[in-house]
Amino acid sequence: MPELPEVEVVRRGLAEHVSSRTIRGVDVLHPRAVRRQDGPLDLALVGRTVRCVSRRGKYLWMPLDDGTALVAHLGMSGQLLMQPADSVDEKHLRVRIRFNDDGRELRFVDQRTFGGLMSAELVADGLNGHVPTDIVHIARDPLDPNFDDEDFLTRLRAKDTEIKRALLDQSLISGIGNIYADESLWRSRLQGRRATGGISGAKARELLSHVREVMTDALAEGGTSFDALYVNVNGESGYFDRSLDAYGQEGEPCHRCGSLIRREHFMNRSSFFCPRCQR
DNA sequence: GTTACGACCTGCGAGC
DNA sequence: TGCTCGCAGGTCGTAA
Repeated sequence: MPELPEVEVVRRGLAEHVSSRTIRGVDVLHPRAVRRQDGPLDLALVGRTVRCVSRRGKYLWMPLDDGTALVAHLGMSGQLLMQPADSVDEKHLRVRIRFNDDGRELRFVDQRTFGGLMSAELVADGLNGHVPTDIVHIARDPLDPNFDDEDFLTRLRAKDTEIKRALLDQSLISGIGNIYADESLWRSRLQGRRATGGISGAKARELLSHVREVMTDALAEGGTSFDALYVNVNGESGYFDRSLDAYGQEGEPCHRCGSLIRREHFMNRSSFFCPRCQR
């Protein structure tokens, strides 16, 4: 499932392949793959040149030479692949973007169609240049050099909710999904159901530190891949799934205390935690 | 304004 | 063998 580290791996790969290239054609093969789009996607993109590739949380965008951007979200199973034009179409190919130089084309492949592409205007966003209008509500992610730790800690503790819900709230802190929420909570010895208001400032700070740590570790290993659903732009998997301490470890001994990792349903998904050291 | 929850979607594996 | 059902989970809209 693409979370911040996986999306960052994709961003780096894309930046190598699409920067300074001009879009020649766009084929939309599935209507759900284009989101919140007023007109046809090809009208917005054809003839435009990609400047670079940016990211906030789990959103990617490619600023174009007319002040707009091509925005992408991978959802649960989305992939952005650079493929030779003559290679066989993937089973779940949703959008194909061709370039003037006839080199590798960009393909958006998405089995579960939770992801999508759109074009959007860019608007000024304080310290960090510009962001697409459709994602101004997304908070900065913890690897963003302009992330405001103190503001996050204040807003986190002011919330009236559970700590895991808060970590998954992309308007509070972006980029964290179910896997890295569970891993960060395990490292912090915190139970996801604890109330945000009951956590000390020091503990909240420690949690933020573990969020950064687990994401940096995952990034170093190319992200987490449980199956073929997450790959980089060259179709290669990451290896962080081998380093997970909590997520997906139900029934396995906790790497810290030996108690068996437990799973429970939480927010229409699963939570994994150690019942002894995550009180 | 804030929080909680259901819907969306497809492939896979388990159970019958 | 074939069918049904549950599960995976990020985001958005809606209800409270």
